[in-house]
Amino acid sequence: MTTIKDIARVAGVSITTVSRALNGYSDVSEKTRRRIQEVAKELKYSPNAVARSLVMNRSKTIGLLVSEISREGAKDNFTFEVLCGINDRVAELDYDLILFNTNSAQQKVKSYTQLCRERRVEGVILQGIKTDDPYLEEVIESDIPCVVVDVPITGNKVGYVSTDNVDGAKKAVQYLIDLGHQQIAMMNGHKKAFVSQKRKEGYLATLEENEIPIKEDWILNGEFREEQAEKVALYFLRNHSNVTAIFCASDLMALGVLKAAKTLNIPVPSQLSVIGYDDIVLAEYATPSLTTVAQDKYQIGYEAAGLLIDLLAEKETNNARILKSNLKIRQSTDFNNKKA
Amino acid sequence: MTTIKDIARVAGVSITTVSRALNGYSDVSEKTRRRIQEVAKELKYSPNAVARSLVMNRSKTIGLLVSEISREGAKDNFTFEVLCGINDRVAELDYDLILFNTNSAQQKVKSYTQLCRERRVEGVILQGIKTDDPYLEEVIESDIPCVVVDVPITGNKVGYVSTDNVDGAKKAVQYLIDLGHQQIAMMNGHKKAFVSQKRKEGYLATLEENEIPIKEDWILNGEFREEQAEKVALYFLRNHSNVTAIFCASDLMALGVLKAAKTLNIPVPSQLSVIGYDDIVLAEYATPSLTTVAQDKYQIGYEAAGLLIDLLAEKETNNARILKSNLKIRQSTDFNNKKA
DNA sequence: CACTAAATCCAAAACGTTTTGGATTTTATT
DNA sequence: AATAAAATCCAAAACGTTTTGGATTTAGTG
Repeated sequence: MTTIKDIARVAGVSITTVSRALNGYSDVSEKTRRRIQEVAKELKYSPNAVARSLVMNRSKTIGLLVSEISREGAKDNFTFEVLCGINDRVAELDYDLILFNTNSAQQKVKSYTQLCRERRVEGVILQGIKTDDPYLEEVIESDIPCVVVDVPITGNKVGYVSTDNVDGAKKAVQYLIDLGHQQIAMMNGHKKAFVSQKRKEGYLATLEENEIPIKEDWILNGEFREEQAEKVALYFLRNHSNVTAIFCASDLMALGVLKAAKTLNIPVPSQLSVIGYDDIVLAEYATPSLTTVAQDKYQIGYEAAGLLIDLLAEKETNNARILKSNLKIRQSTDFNNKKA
Repeated sequence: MTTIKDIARVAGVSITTVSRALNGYSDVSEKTRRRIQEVAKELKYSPNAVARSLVMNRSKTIGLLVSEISREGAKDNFTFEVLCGINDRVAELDYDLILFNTNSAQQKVKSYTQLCRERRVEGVILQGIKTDDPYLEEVIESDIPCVVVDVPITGNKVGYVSTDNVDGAKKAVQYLIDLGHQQIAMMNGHKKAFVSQKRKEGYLATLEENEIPIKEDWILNGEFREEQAEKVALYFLRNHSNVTAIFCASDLMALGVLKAAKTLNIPVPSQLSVIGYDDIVLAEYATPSLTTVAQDKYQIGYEAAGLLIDLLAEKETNNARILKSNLKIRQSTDFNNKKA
């Protein structure tokens, strides 16, 4: 592996000059610069990023911490699409991305911050982390710049990106109401997720605005899991035949509700309307296809990476980036056909 | 950021001793080792992996090159699941994973090998690369250890992992034949993919074994894309009403075929059986759900990472790891109901 | 031509580790 | 007590870059 020393030797100059020539400094004549470049190509030189990182104290690397990067996440293409967005933006800005494994045995012994510090990443993106994850606090309090997706934290060198979950939920519920629904339940995710809180907020606000009485026991907990949602929905639907629509805080849970309805022979959407959240790939292919609040997952990742690198560059920027969401109307919703 | 120098200073020993104490060498007394460890904890020391890489010439990092890591890949959760497998195995073996962006403008100017060399990754995993990708050859011929998924290349420090595609195709086609089908078309992917060749091989072999005449124009090219497959299938089905089954080289293309059949009002599976390949998440949720040749995508990634690290360690191993695939029978296949 | 300014170059230090080869101290053996 | 062996420690070099501060050469000016 050739180094700048080798180049210096054969080009007959000092290593300083090689370094400065290759890095485009002005204090080297065009003639020698060209010679050096030729020699470099000749010797198949590629710079050693490790050595460079060491001396410059900048690794040009950002870390990605995904809380639950496992096959479970495959149904839910959320993680993957965010990753794609991050990857693309990071590439554009000439950084590299290092994936931290957080589900291995290692995790118990090495904390996030230790991982980050050891690898000298310049910043880190956190995804899928629960609000009560002890490591979340740790990272925030460390001096490592970070941006987290879907948890609203800001601070010096810490920001977040999310979508407007209250607004998304409002759009969904209002749409149901506009279709004539009055008996609307909500299948929420676990309370530890910030998005659950916000979507519930939107649900409640919309009911109030429309003067529909709120029933606390109509807010179910599907834990963001399909099977759990199915089980809970099964029980709920059996005992509340008057419900005409269910707003779900995730598509996966909506699919669970669909299954429950099928089991009970409740036709969707004619007797029951179902709305999901996220617009995962499955939403489009399910039968009936899911009406859902779409989030631009790729954009979330793209913005997260951009924000982080802005933070690193100390660029003046808004530490909170909130994206719009929009309702995608498909087959799982319809006018309320039940007699009141 | 504290260094071993700091530790040495406050512990009153040399940096050599600190290094050797922290790394568990035997030539340091238990007493001083403990003191050093205490001081290290006290000062919140974390080792600088960059500096270590430089001197040891081992980065403990492997690179991942995914040819088409973009939202397109989201439907197809293949990429993601492989990634999960890689990530897990890499974590177990205490390596880190760095993602290389190959779809940016950068790519044109920096080759794969340059990227790898700059970052001093110890090895690299290539996924989704086409057999005619110029960079493929480049990486193989470089001295960088690598394993590629689904392209059969071996050599010194290069290996691959794949599933037995001939066998998988055979299982699928034989199953159709056992159901009474004789008029079986194949929707293949583009020829640049190794798996296309093998799946076709299995298709042809099975027909021959069962003495079913082969019709070359019954082998269609869906380019591994849903829309393309739909278009091609539409045309084919219109002109060949005698076909009773279609074996597809990917689930995505099978979904395209399903759509075409729907458009033409051909009921699946009663009038047309369809088999896919891969077992992506959508396969289970499509209507009708897809019978398919399932590949353990997670395992592919897991094996790839394991193989690469074995290669790095110069461990004696088989450079080709072929996994089994198995037929998952769902709703898109049925007995041949057409009159001959 | 003499002098200054600009252009071009370079030696050495620094980044934070690991490792080598030896020095010093302690322990064991006679 | 003298010696050998073992245990414990350390100074210095090395990894491949960038950067600092200055040295040398060239060009420009009167």
